[in-house]
Amino acid sequence: MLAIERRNEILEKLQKEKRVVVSELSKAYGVTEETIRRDLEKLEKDGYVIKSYGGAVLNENMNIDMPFNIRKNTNVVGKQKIAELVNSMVKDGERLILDASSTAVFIAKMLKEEKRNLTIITNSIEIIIELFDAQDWRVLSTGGLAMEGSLALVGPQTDQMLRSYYVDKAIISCKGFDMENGITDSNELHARNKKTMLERSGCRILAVDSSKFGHTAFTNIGDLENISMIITDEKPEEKWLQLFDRYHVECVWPEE
Amino acid sequence: MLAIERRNEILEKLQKEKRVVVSELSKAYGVTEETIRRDLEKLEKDGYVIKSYGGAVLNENMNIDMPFNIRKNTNVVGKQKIAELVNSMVKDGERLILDASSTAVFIAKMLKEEKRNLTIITNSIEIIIELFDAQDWRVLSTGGLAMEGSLALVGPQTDQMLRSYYVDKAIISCKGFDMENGITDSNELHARNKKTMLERSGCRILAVDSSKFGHTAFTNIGDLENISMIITDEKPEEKWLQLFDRYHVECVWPEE
DNA sequence: GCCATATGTTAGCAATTGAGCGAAGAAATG
DNA sequence: CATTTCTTCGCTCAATTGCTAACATATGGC
Repeated sequence: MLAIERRNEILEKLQKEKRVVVSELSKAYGVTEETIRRDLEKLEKDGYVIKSYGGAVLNENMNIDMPFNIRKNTNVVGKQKIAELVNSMVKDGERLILDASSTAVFIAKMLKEEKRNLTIITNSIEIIIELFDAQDWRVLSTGGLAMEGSLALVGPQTDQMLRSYYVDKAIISCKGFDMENGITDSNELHARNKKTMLERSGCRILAVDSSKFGHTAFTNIGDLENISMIITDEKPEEKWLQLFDRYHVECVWPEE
Repeated sequence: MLAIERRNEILEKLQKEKRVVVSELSKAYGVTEETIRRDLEKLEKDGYVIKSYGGAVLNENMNIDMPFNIRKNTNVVGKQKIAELVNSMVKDGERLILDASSTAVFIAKMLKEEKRNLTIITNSIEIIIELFDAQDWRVLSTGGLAMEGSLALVGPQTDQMLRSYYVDKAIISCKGFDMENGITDSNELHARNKKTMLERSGCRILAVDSSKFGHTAFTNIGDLENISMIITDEKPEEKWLQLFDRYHVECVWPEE
């Protein structure tokens, strides 16, 4: 059994029974109590539980049960790699915009563990919840219309709020990117908000996994001129690199 | 039973009954009185209770700032009753403002089952998530600074967003309500937002359970002049009814 | 083989609890 | 009001249990 599987099961047990006991878990999984303690330690660090002598209870403050878990997490490994690269480019104390994409959720989680004193502006409910307990951070929600199915806030209200800020880095994702149609997204409202996000920073990072290259979605967000840097999960084909070069856009991917 | 569970239960009992007795708790949990005393000592150190000979009472100054998970589970019956009354006053298709209180979450849940085509404006993350799958509704988030511990969005951004709407009914709650100090809340930022919420509707409903009567929290939200109707969970004492009469504020409570 | 991660082992330390006892606080009594 | 009686409190000690930290040992990817 993998460690992460065990931790997930412990979490499930906690959701059901509100409490767990170290000694019981140790017997149930056939590992030492130390291992269980380390599991609980990690879960406590992530804000899911509160440890107590001999066991732990569920942290009900953070336990917002989502009505539907739309964790359609495709290409988790790729998004993880992208998150690491983004993390290496962000410095303590910076102000960032993050959009409502699943990649951005990975980035937020990674930053939470590594960075101090960040200011985050986002229209993603998932990110806001994820960062609710980030101690010395300022987390700003854009507001807007709650969009069914994507846990995002969208619309003119979102734009208006974004326009009253200027940040160090804007980090967005997209559904498609290709030669003729530039950066595209499947949803008009999302696209409009992302466009505004790009306007609110001098450093515009497109964090996008390689599967999006050569695809066109529905609405245009912008073109390469609007982008400062592309972060992706594997080295793009030569034709893309030439294109980026032509527009003086830096492209970064993980070293082998 | 874990120590933290026992302490949480004692805290909940205190919320309900305002007082606990050492000897009773000792018998109830099958531990020595000394252990209970140590529990109370810890709770006193954290500011939740005041010890006294033979037991302890709830620290009334503090009962409003209990951990969210304790507060959420207190007086559930009362909040449910209030939610039902609010529900009976809302019509399909209306536009409402809901604040970030635990009572408002109950109201949102009740409305979701009963009403169609509502427009909700709120600064409560919990409500937004609760209503994400409300099919024909429009749910608008105010945006603002994510406030740790209350799952609310607060600050000037919240106000600004609220000011661009006008709704049929504004429904808010509070931490205290008494003769001299009017409607009060424990948090400055929350109070300011609630004030703005009241300005955005001609029909201003104060949904507040009876335990808040005669208590003063920290900051003033407004006075009876700013309120159209009070909805509570049991018939208030005569002195309150006279006061409401004088200000022409209707007061509603469940029959019996 | 080397690095990272996960797990086990151990020894010393810390926290929780219960028991006993004298002191202090309430309550009853004259 | 003083005295007695009973309860509760605060303290210390001891036993138990759990915890921390450091080191050792797999395990698996590169």
